[in-house]
Amino acid sequence: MTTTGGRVRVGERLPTLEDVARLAGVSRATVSRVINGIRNVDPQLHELVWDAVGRTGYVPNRLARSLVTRRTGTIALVVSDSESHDDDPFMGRFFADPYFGRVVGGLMSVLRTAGIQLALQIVGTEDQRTRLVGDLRHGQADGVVVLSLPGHDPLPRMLTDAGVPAVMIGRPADPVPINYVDLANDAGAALAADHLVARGCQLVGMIAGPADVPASSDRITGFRRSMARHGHGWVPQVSGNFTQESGEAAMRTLLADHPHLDGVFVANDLMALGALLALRDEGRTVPADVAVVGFDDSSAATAADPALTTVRHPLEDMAAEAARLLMTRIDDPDMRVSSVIYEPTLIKRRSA
Amino acid sequence: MTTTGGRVRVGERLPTLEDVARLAGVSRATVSRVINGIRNVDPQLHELVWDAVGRTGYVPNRLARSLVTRRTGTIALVVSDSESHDDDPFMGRFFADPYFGRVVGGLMSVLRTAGIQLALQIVGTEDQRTRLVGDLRHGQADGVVVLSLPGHDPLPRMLTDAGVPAVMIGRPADPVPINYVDLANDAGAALAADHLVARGCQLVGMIAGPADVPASSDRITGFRRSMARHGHGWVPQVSGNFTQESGEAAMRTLLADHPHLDGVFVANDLMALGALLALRDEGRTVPADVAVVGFDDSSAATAADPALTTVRHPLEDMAAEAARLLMTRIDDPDMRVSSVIYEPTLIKRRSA
DNA sequence: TTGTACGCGTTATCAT
DNA sequence: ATGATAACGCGTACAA
Repeated sequence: MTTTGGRVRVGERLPTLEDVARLAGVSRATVSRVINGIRNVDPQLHELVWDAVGRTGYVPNRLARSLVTRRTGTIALVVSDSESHDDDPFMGRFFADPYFGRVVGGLMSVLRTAGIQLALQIVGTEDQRTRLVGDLRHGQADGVVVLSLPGHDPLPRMLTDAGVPAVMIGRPADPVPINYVDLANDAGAALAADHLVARGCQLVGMIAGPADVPASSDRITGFRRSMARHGHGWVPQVSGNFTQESGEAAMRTLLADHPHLDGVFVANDLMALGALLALRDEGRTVPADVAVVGFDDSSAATAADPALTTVRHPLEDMAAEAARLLMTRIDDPDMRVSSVIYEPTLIKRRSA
Repeated sequence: MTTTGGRVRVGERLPTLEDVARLAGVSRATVSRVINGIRNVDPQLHELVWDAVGRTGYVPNRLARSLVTRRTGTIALVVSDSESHDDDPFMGRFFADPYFGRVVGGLMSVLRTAGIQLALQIVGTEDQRTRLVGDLRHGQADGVVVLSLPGHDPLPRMLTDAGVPAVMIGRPADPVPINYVDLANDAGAALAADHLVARGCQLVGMIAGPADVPASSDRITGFRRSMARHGHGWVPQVSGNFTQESGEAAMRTLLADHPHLDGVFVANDLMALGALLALRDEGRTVPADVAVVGFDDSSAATAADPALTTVRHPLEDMAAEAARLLMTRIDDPDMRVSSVIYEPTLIKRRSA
């Protein structure tokens, strides 16, 4: 340890608690107490220690700290996929979609101020899932926010069995006692139905998402039930996979099968964008000939022409709530399993 | 330690190397060697140990391992902002934009297969930056990929000074000996200029991004220089901030000041989307009255109507390359500072 | 080839 | 109030 004009060096390695203690002439324990702001400390030493900290440029080693406190200050965002799409462009599309970014933004808005960092994990295979749970049980992260893509995902159950603090965004497909934040998707779809009917549409179709994911199936049942209540017992329906291209294709087949269609509910904005393109291409004007209602109120909705009438999905708020829920669960292991359901609203623009 | 039918429990706590060793009747060191696949091991013991691992359900503790190996298997993606936008919706917009997701997707495509996880960090204030560098020097992450938003960012220099393996996506604004992956933005802008001139445009304007960020200023200088070469010494220019709304506003003022405008180069697709809306609103048809060229070839380009002619920005590839560059730098501390520049291409669609 | 013993940097427990 | 000292779980020289 060499001293030159106030600054102190300890060779190549970074200064440790030990170095600070030696410089301040106290024990490691005392320095630790000062750093962590524990009361029982002589004001004199307090200042002495901070001075030594400043002169050495000491920074606590988070790893070493985590090893003993069993707290990492990290929350994992795990994207659970059904299979490993390593050479499949699917995951690429997933990240490029507004969905992923909105979730991350919402999570960060609350984690940032709490000084918690987000670690991104993607699991596709059974092996990856078990490894993830293993790491989690060791406290590699204090808790996890789960984005489950496939219909029947074993991960939620594995997490609860392992006792890992977890919150899902979107309810689990299978009944599992896990915390989650979700949107009343069926109510949102009903909003769309009400609006299309009130508009006077006579033949309304639906472009749905994959039937095995809850958010999608809820929109389907919600829409069909509401339409039925309005006297429309039968609703032509075609499924896409939430991409713009699939929406465009779905619209074409819908139009081909039902030329008199004058309204359509699309399960997400991206597909609605594709539907708009197909409609224009087929010479139909929106909303005069065909009224279109989307879902999500993503950036695509205002980018569309005409701007999309859509069901607002407050994803950022939901992600933020998930983060808060997770943080309280982490601090209170006895917290009961709970869920928060958001109510959707209809945003009226020009397309319907 | 209790044994029941092959399965072994060690009380509440998770099994450690010690537990496995005891069960296998060997020392901790031997178990460690087997786990880490080190040669010099008796095949007999090898099997014995793996058996014990299976029966205990042992999983290595990454934290403890990292503490001694000084390797975390984690790479940090740090988004460096000029100020703390805690209550500013700016960061929310950033995450919702395709840019962020494309970068994450590109990074994950290579990190995933390498079994490396991504930790997201956002730094806005001076304090947050120094804390980040401190943690990084301790090896909280093996390296960092930097996304620098503001014009003059002190972070790159701080990282190189600290000796932290780092790669930037987009060159640093100030000269700093740091690795980076970038696009030849000026060449891309020149492509746009060539195309608009070849199309026969007489009065071409530009909607630019913030002048202090390199990617943006390079597009400006590249475009103006190329236009000058084509005999267009003067190019009317209005600046936006890369959002759709700002693009719409910019287009309106450009149109108001120069009614005879018949071509426009927009510095990114999002603003181009806004420009398209403004043009339609003003009764101009694209590309007949005004030709529009965007930049990025993001999902917005194909979503637009008419589909955008745009300069392709291979962001996913660049991010993947950044990850690879970082990984080799981590393995080889003596790697010379290097950069990779990608060449842009013009994607011709309907808007120009 | 295997085991012993130490170190990684911190917090927590116990005396004092 | 403060200081030894024992964990935390693992890798690895070094010795055997």
